[in-house]
Amino acid sequence: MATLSDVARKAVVSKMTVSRVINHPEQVSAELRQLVYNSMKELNYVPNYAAQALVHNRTQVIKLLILEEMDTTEPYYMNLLAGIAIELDQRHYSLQLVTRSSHTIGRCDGLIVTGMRETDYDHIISHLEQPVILFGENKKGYDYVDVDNKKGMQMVTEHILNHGCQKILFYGIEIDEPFMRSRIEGYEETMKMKQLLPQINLMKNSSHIAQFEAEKVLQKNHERIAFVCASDRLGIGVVHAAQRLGLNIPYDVMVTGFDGVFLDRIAQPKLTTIRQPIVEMGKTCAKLLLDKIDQDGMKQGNRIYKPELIIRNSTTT
Amino acid sequence: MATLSDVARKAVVSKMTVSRVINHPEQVSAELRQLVYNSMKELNYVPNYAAQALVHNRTQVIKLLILEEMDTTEPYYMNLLAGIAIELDQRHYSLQLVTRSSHTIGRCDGLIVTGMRETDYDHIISHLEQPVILFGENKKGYDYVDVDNKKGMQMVTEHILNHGCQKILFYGIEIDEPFMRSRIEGYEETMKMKQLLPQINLMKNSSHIAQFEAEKVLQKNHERIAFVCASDRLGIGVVHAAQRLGLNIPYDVMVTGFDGVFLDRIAQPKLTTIRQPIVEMGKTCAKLLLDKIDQDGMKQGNRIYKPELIIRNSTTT
DNA sequence: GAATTAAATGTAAACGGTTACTATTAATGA
DNA sequence: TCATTAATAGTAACCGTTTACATTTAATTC
Repeated sequence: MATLSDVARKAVVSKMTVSRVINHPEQVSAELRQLVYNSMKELNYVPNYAAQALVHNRTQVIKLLILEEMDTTEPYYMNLLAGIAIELDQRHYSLQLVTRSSHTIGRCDGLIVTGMRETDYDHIISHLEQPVILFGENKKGYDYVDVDNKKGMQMVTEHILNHGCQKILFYGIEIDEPFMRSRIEGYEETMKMKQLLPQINLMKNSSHIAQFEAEKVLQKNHERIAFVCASDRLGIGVVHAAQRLGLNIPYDVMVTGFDGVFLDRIAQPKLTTIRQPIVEMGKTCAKLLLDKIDQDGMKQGNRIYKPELIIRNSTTT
Repeated sequence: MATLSDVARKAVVSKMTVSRVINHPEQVSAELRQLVYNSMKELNYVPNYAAQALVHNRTQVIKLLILEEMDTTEPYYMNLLAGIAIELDQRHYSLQLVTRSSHTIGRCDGLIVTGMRETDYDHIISHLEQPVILFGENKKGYDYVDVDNKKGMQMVTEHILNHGCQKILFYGIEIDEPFMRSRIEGYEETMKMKQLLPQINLMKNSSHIAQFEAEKVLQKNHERIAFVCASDRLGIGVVHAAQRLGLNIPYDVMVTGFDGVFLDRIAQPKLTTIRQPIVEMGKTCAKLLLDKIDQDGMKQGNRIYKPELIIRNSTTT
């Protein structure tokens, strides 16, 4: 592999001139600049990032901290991982994955953190010295990338109301995190605005449990009913419940999900859902973080993505 | 962040002694060794990997090259990515993701390659100077990690035969890659051994297409029939076809998938499938690659994982 | 007890870049 | 015209670690 010195020797200039051509080309005369460019091309020069990292006291590594207890390999996180990895690659950074079970966090230039519990701020996040971007969380004082959860739930609840169903149940996940509170709010406010009674049920994020719960409800129910769910998993569980009881979706039962990551395309009937552009959001996360690193930790503000309502045949025909 | 020199100063020894305590502790007297350990602990010393990378002419980066055309964010690849990332982390390597759309491959210490077409060997892989491990492929002359695809298909075909169904169709993906050829072989040989006629259908890996194809078949069919599919996606398509035609699974129609990554748990009825332990295989990939790097590119041999037959209610009750 | 060898530590120079400073030349201005 | 400044190129030191070699001290040999 060719080095700066090799390029310099071939162009008969000093290393410094080559370095300048790369970093501040305007400071080099057109003549030498061209010589250096030719030399670089001939030798197929690629900078040694380890050497750069050394002088800049950087690691060129950013870490993705997934603090989720359960399944780290969920499509949700994997899409995020992919989005981040794609963006980092272009800027010569690389990625390390850290989970709750990893014992230390170690050296890196910055972190993207997701899947936190409330206590993690004090226990983990606040001790970090490096720049941090939160993903899918919103916490005052931090930079974060998130989707407008409240808006999403409003959209989906209104969509149901517009299709002539007034009895709407909310199925949510029993965790105390801002994203879930926002989803609940979005549903609740929309219902209250229409003078309707909100009915909120929280449970574990499992399609089995949702199915079990929904079956109990559906057995007693005799009017048209809708379930707006806070995840695609819960939505799929409700779909299964309706199918087992021989009810027609969407005529007897309407169902919606939330996330729009893959699963929803598989379920049959296909789930109306709120899509979060997670890969895109992952890229944004990485961009924000690298900019923050370049700007010495300066606050970057937040990016709130508009959710997208994907209407499919679990609510309409 | 404390450096070697800081540790040395505090312990009143030379940098070299500290370096030796870390790399060849047996060469240092017990007395000094303890001094150095104490000093390291007090200063919370963590080596600067960039500096090590520089002297060793390493990057501490390995790349995952996903050459798949279609959806790079498939759970299959994401599980692989997770497995690799977990293992790398422990050995202070980091990961970069490279797809076909990335323009260059760039510097790294080694690569894990997957999702190749036959022509990629000549066009891409053979030009690489770094150690390479193939994932989910088997090509002579390369080190690879794979699952025994043929065995898997044999297992699943025999499972169907043992449950009293003799009319078995194979639904595969129309790509010319070794893993698909092996799966076809596994089915074909098992059928021939029982004097049964193999019927092989290849199509795009889409649940819609499988559904469409299976509906055509099922409309004309009046005996008990089974579909062994080369992916969970295809399997799910067949399930949908049977459901649309009001046929009972598994009495009228038996269906099996292949991969066992997540999807299969969502479909209802749940799919009998062949599970590949992908996260585990990803870890193994990373281990093999790092060992290969440490051993200067020495051949590591292959790891063929036994597939696991997961029996669920798409074939039995 | 002088010579040889082994063990334990230290010194200096790399690795491939960048930063900070110096030196040269040309352009500008009073 | 001579001093000042701007533009351009070069030199040397440093980032944190390891490698290769040199030095010191202690142990062994004859």
